Amino acid sequence: MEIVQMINDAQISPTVLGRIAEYFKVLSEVSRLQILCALKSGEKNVTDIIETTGLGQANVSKHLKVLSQLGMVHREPHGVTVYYHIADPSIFKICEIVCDRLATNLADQSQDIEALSIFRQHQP
Amino acid sequence: MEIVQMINDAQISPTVLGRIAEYFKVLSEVSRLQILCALKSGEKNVTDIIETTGLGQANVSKHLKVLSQLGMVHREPHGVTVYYHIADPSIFKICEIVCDRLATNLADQSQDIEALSIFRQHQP
DNA sequence: ACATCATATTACTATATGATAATATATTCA
DNA sequence: TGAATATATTATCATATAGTAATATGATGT
Repeated sequence: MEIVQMINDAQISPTVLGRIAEYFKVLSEVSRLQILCALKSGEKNVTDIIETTGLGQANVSKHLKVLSQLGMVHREPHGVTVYYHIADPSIFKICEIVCDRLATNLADQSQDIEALSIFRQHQP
Repeated sequence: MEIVQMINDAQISPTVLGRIAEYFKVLSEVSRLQILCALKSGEKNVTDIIETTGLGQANVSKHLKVLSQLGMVHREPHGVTVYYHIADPSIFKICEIVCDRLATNLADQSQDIEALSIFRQHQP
Protein backbone atom coordinates (compact mmCIF):
# COMPACT_ATOMS: atom_id res chain seq x y z
CA MET A 1 0.00 0.00 0.00
CA GLU A 2 1.28 3.44 -0.89
CA ILE A 3 2.34 5.79 1.87
CA VAL A 4 0.15 8.63 0.65
CA GLN A 5 -2.85 6.35 0.98
CA MET A 6 -1.88 5.21 4.47
CA ILE A 7 -1.73 8.84 5.59
CA ASN A 8 -5.14 9.51 4.06
CA ASP A 9 -6.67 6.42 5.65
CA ALA A 10 -7.31 8.10 8.98
CA GLN A 11 -9.74 5.81 10.73
CA ILE A 12 -13.15 7.12 11.59
CA SER A 13 -14.27 5.91 14.98
CA PRO A 14 -16.69 2.96 14.84
CA THR A 15 -19.01 5.12 16.94
CA VAL A 16 -19.32 7.70 14.20
CA LEU A 17 -19.60 5.14 11.41
CA GLY A 18 -22.23 3.45 13.53
CA ARG A 19 -24.27 6.64 13.62
CA ILE A 20 -24.06 7.00 9.86
CA ALA A 21 -24.92 3.35 9.33
CA GLU A 22 -27.86 3.70 11.70
CA TYR A 23 -29.16 6.63 9.67
CA PHE A 24 -28.97 4.66 6.43
CA LYS A 25 -30.53 1.61 8.06
CA VAL A 26 -33.64 3.60 8.85
CA LEU A 27 -33.89 4.55 5.19
CA SER A 28 -33.31 0.99 4.03
CA GLU A 29 -36.82 -0.36 4.53
CA VAL A 30 -39.55 0.00 1.94
CA SER A 31 -42.23 0.52 4.58
CA ARG A 32 -40.40 3.44 6.14
CA LEU A 33 -39.76 5.00 2.75
CA GLN A 34 -43.48 4.67 2.05
CA ILE A 35 -44.24 6.53 5.27
CA LEU A 36 -41.76 9.27 4.45
CA CYS A 37 -43.27 9.61 0.98
CA ALA A 38 -46.72 9.82 2.51
CA LEU A 39 -45.53 12.69 4.70
CA LYS A 40 -43.82 14.46 1.83
CA SER A 41 -46.96 16.39 0.89
CA GLY A 42 -47.38 17.58 4.48
CA GLU A 43 -48.43 16.64 7.97
CA LYS A 44 -50.57 13.51 8.48
CA ASN A 45 -51.96 11.60 11.43
CA VAL A 46 -51.36 7.90 11.93
CA THR A 47 -54.70 6.82 10.49
CA ASP A 48 -54.01 8.79 7.29
CA ILE A 49 -50.57 7.23 7.04
CA ILE A 50 -52.07 3.76 7.44
CA GLU A 51 -54.60 4.54 4.73
CA THR A 52 -52.08 6.03 2.32
CA THR A 53 -49.47 3.32 2.70
CA GLY A 54 -51.71 0.31 3.20
CA LEU A 55 -49.49 -0.89 6.03
CA GLY A 56 -50.75 -2.44 9.27
CA GLN A 57 -51.44 -0.24 12.28
CA ALA A 58 -48.92 -1.76 14.67
CA ASN A 59 -46.36 -1.75 11.93
CA VAL A 60 -46.84 1.92 11.14
CA SER A 61 -46.72 2.81 14.81
CA LYS A 62 -43.46 0.96 15.26
CA HIS A 63 -41.84 2.52 12.20
CA LEU A 64 -42.97 5.97 13.25
CA LYS A 65 -41.26 5.43 16.57
CA VAL A 66 -38.02 4.58 14.81
CA LEU A 67 -38.28 7.56 12.47
CA SER A 68 -39.12 9.80 15.38
CA GLN A 69 -36.25 8.61 17.56
CA LEU A 70 -33.78 9.22 14.74
CA GLY A 71 -35.11 12.75 14.29
CA MET A 72 -36.46 12.21 10.79
CA VAL A 73 -40.07 12.98 11.66
CA HIS A 74 -41.60 15.10 14.37
CA ARG A 75 -44.43 13.89 16.58
CA GLU A 76 -47.26 16.22 17.56
CA PRO A 77 -50.22 14.89 19.55
CA HIS A 78 -53.51 16.75 19.22
CA GLY A 79 -55.92 15.19 21.64
CA VAL A 80 -56.26 11.55 20.82
CA THR A 81 -54.79 11.77 17.34
CA VAL A 82 -51.09 12.18 16.68
CA TYR A 83 -49.74 14.14 13.75
CA TYR A 84 -46.36 13.52 12.20
CA HIS A 85 -44.38 15.60 9.77
CA ILE A 86 -40.96 15.42 8.17
CA ALA A 87 -38.40 16.94 10.52
CA ASP A 88 -35.41 16.37 8.27
CA PRO A 89 -35.99 17.51 4.65
CA SER A 90 -32.41 16.57 3.77
CA ILE A 91 -33.81 13.05 3.47
CA PHE A 92 -35.27 13.99 0.12
CA LYS A 93 -32.05 15.56 -1.07
CA ILE A 94 -30.37 12.26 -0.30
CA CYS A 95 -33.08 10.29 -2.07
CA GLU A 96 -32.73 12.59 -5.04
CA ILE A 97 -29.03 11.82 -5.34
CA VAL A 98 -29.69 8.10 -5.03
CA CYS A 99 -32.42 8.31 -7.65
CA ASP A 100 -30.16 10.16 -10.05
CA ARG A 101 -27.66 7.40 -9.61
CA LEU A 102 -30.22 4.64 -10.00
CA ALA A 103 -31.71 6.33 -13.05
CA THR A 104 -28.28 6.17 -14.63
CA ASN A 105 -27.83 2.53 -13.68
CA LEU A 106 -31.30 1.44 -14.68
CA ALA A 107 -31.38 3.27 -17.98
CA ASP A 108 -33.12 0.22 -19.45
CA GLN A 109 -36.31 0.18 -17.42
CA SER A 110 -37.93 3.36 -18.62
CA GLN A 111 -41.17 3.23 -16.66
CA ASP A 112 -39.36 2.85 -13.37
CA ILE A 113 -37.20 5.86 -14.12
CA GLU A 114 -40.29 7.94 -14.68
CA ALA A 115 -41.50 7.07 -11.21
CA LEU A 116 -38.19 8.09 -9.66
CA SER A 117 -38.83 11.72 -10.58
CA ILE A 118 -41.20 12.06 -7.64
CA PHE A 119 -38.29 12.76 -5.34
CA ARG A 120 -37.34 15.77 -7.43
CA GLN A 121 -40.42 17.73 -6.32
CA HIS A 122 -38.90 19.64 -3.41
CA GLN A 123 -40.63 20.54 -0.18
CA PRO A 124 -41.97 24.12 -0.02
CA MET B 1 -57.09 13.74 4.91
CA GLU B 2 -57.07 16.83 2.70
CA ILE B 3 -57.78 16.48 -1.00
CA VAL B 4 -54.62 18.34 -2.00
CA GLN B 5 -52.57 15.80 -0.09
CA MET B 6 -54.35 12.84 -1.64
CA ILE B 7 -53.55 14.16 -5.10
CA ASN B 8 -49.91 14.62 -4.14
CA ASP B 9 -49.69 11.15 -2.64
CA ALA B 10 -49.04 9.44 -5.93
CA GLN B 11 -47.72 6.01 -4.96
CA ILE B 12 -44.25 5.05 -6.00
CA SER B 13 -44.11 1.46 -7.10
CA PRO B 14 -42.76 -0.92 -4.45
CA THR B 15 -40.22 -1.97 -7.06
CA VAL B 16 -38.71 1.49 -7.20
CA LEU B 17 -38.83 1.99 -3.45
CA GLY B 18 -37.21 -1.41 -3.16
CA ARG B 19 -34.31 -0.26 -5.31
CA ILE B 20 -33.83 2.82 -3.16
CA ALA B 21 -34.10 0.81 0.04
CA GLU B 22 -31.58 -1.68 -1.31
CA TYR B 23 -29.14 1.13 -1.98
CA PHE B 24 -29.45 2.45 1.56
CA LYS B 25 -29.22 -1.04 3.00
CA VAL B 26 -25.78 -1.46 1.48
CA LEU B 27 -24.69 1.76 3.19
CA SER B 28 -26.19 0.71 6.51
CA GLU B 29 -23.39 -1.56 7.71
CA VAL B 30 -20.35 -0.27 9.53
CA SER B 31 -18.06 -2.78 7.82
CA ARG B 32 -19.10 -1.67 4.36
CA LEU B 33 -18.70 1.98 5.30
CA GLN B 34 -15.22 1.11 6.57
CA ILE B 35 -14.40 -0.45 3.21
CA LEU B 36 -15.73 2.56 1.31
CA CYS B 37 -13.69 4.86 3.53
CA ALA B 38 -10.62 2.75 2.90
CA LEU B 39 -11.16 3.17 -0.84
CA LYS B 40 -11.76 6.90 -0.58
CA SER B 41 -8.07 7.72 -0.91
CA GLY B 42 -7.85 5.63 -4.06
CA GLU B 43 -7.66 2.14 -5.48
CA LYS B 44 -6.74 -0.75 -3.16
CA ASN B 45 -6.48 -4.51 -3.42
CA VAL B 46 -8.28 -6.87 -1.07
CA THR B 47 -5.28 -7.47 1.18
CA ASP B 48 -4.84 -3.72 1.66
CA ILE B 49 -8.52 -3.36 2.49
CA ILE B 50 -8.28 -6.16 5.04
CA GLU B 51 -5.26 -4.48 6.58
CA THR B 52 -6.79 -1.00 6.65
CA THR B 53 -10.15 -2.05 8.03
CA GLY B 54 -9.07 -4.91 10.29
CA LEU B 55 -11.95 -7.02 9.02
CA GLY B 56 -11.75 -10.74 8.27
CA GLN B 57 -10.84 -11.92 4.80
CA ALA B 58 -14.04 -13.79 4.02
CA ASN B 59 -16.04 -10.92 5.38
CA VAL B 60 -14.31 -8.34 3.23
CA SER B 61 -14.67 -10.53 0.19
CA LYS B 62 -18.39 -10.91 0.77
CA HIS B 63 -18.93 -7.21 1.35
CA LEU B 64 -16.96 -6.32 -1.75
CA LYS B 65 -19.22 -8.59 -3.75
CA VAL B 66 -22.27 -6.74 -2.45
CA LEU B 67 -20.73 -3.33 -3.12
CA SER B 68 -19.67 -4.47 -6.55
CA GLN B 69 -23.06 -5.86 -7.52
CA LEU B 70 -24.76 -2.60 -6.53
CA GLY B 71 -22.30 -0.65 -8.65
CA MET B 72 -20.71 1.21 -5.77
CA VAL B 73 -17.21 -0.13 -6.38
CA HIS B 74 -15.49 -1.38 -9.49
CA ARG B 75 -13.56 -4.64 -9.61
CA GLU B 76 -10.32 -4.89 -11.55
CA PRO B 77 -8.26 -8.09 -11.40
CA HIS B 78 -4.54 -7.80 -12.11
CA GLY B 79 -3.07 -11.26 -12.13
CA VAL B 80 -3.76 -12.89 -8.81
CA THR B 81 -4.61 -9.70 -6.96
CA VAL B 82 -7.87 -7.81 -7.40
CA TYR B 83 -8.09 -4.05 -7.16
CA TYR B 84 -11.22 -2.20 -6.20
CA HIS B 85 -12.07 1.47 -6.48
CA ILE B 86 -15.09 3.64 -5.81
CA ALA B 87 -17.35 3.59 -8.85
CA ASP B 88 -20.00 5.89 -7.42
CA PRO B 89 -18.55 9.04 -5.83
CA SER B 90 -22.05 10.31 -5.10
CA ILE B 91 -21.82 8.03 -2.06
CA PHE B 92 -19.65 10.61 -0.37
CA LYS B 93 -21.98 13.46 -1.27
CA ILE B 94 -24.73 11.49 0.45
CA CYS B 95 -22.54 10.80 3.48
CA GLU B 96 -21.70 14.49 3.61
CA ILE B 97 -25.37 15.41 3.84
CA VAL B 98 -25.97 12.81 6.51
CA CYS B 99 -22.97 14.02 8.47
CA ASP B 100 -24.13 17.62 8.30
CA ARG B 101 -27.41 16.46 9.70
CA LEU B 102 -25.82 14.34 12.41
CA ALA B 103 -23.45 17.13 13.35
CA THR B 104 -26.48 19.30 13.97
CA ASN B 105 -28.18 16.61 16.00
CA LEU B 106 -25.12 15.61 17.97
CA ALA B 107 -24.00 19.12 18.80
CA ASP B 108 -23.12 17.88 22.27
CA GLN B 109 -20.45 15.32 21.49
CA SER B 110 -17.75 17.57 20.11
CA GLN B 111 -15.04 15.01 19.42
CA ASP B 112 -17.34 12.88 17.29
CA ILE B 113 -18.35 15.87 15.20
CA GLU B 114 -14.71 16.57 14.46
CA ALA B 115 -14.33 13.08 13.06
CA LEU B 116 -17.35 13.51 10.80
CA SER B 117 -15.53 16.14 8.76
CA ILE B 118 -13.59 13.43 6.95
CA PHE B 119 -16.45 13.00 4.51
CA ARG B 120 -16.13 16.61 3.46
CA GLN B 121 -12.78 15.99 1.77
CA HIS B 122 -14.01 15.41 -1.77
CA GLN B 123 -12.58 12.97 -4.28
CA PRO B 124 -10.29 14.54 -6.89
C1' DA C 1 4.00 -30.22 -11.79
C1' DC C 2 4.15 -28.22 -7.33
C1' DA C 3 4.19 -24.95 -3.67
C1' DT C 4 2.61 -20.49 -2.54
C1' DC C 5 -0.14 -16.64 -2.33
C1' DA C 6 -4.60 -13.82 -3.18
C1' DT C 7 -9.25 -14.01 -3.49
C1' DA C 8 -13.76 -16.29 -3.52
C1' DT C 9 -17.15 -19.49 -1.88
C1' DT C 10 -19.60 -22.49 1.27
C1' DA C 11 -21.57 -23.97 5.54
C1' DC C 12 -22.85 -22.64 9.84
C1' DT C 13 -24.23 -19.92 13.92
C1' DA C 14 -25.93 -16.05 16.22
C1' DT C 15 -28.40 -11.96 16.10
C1' DA C 16 -31.52 -8.47 14.52
C1' DT C 17 -35.78 -7.09 12.95
C1' DG C 18 -40.15 -6.79 10.07
C1' DA C 19 -44.97 -8.23 10.20
C1' DT C 20 -48.93 -9.29 12.82
C1' DA C 21 -52.29 -10.44 16.44
C1' DA C 22 -53.58 -9.34 20.87
C1' DT C 23 -53.65 -6.18 24.39
C1' DA C 24 -52.94 -1.77 26.70
C1' DT C 25 -53.30 3.21 27.14
C1' DA C 26 -55.43 7.43 26.58
C1' DT C 27 -58.76 10.79 24.85
C1' DT C 28 -63.44 12.21 23.63
C1' DC C 29 -68.19 12.26 23.93
C1' DA C 30 -72.80 10.72 25.20
C1' DT D 1 -69.11 6.33 34.06
C1' DG D 2 -68.92 3.79 29.96
C1' DA D 3 -68.50 3.20 24.94
C1' DA D 4 -65.92 4.37 21.01
C1' DT D 5 -61.87 5.74 18.77
C1' DA D 6 -56.71 6.57 18.00
C1' DT D 7 -52.35 5.25 19.00
C1' DA D 8 -48.83 2.50 21.40
C1' DT D 9 -46.92 -1.71 23.26
C1' DT D 10 -46.01 -6.58 23.82
C1' DA D 11 -45.29 -11.26 22.43
C1' DT D 12 -44.36 -14.20 18.78
C1' DC D 13 -42.78 -16.01 14.47
C1' DA D 14 -40.24 -15.97 10.33
C1' DT D 15 -36.61 -14.27 7.67
C1' DA D 16 -32.35 -12.03 6.53
C1' DT D 17 -27.67 -11.43 7.17
C1' DA D 18 -23.05 -10.38 9.52
C1' DG D 19 -19.17 -12.88 11.00
C1' DT D 20 -16.14 -16.86 10.75
C1' DA D 21 -13.83 -21.27 9.84
C1' DA D 22 -12.91 -24.31 6.36
C1' DT D 23 -12.38 -25.12 1.72
C1' DA D 24 -12.06 -24.04 -3.18
C1' DT D 25 -10.32 -21.55 -7.14
C1' DG D 26 -6.90 -19.55 -9.67
C1' DA D 27 -2.53 -17.27 -10.78
C1' DT D 28 2.63 -17.00 -10.18
C1' DG D 29 7.19 -18.54 -9.84
C1' DT D 30 10.57 -22.33 -9.23
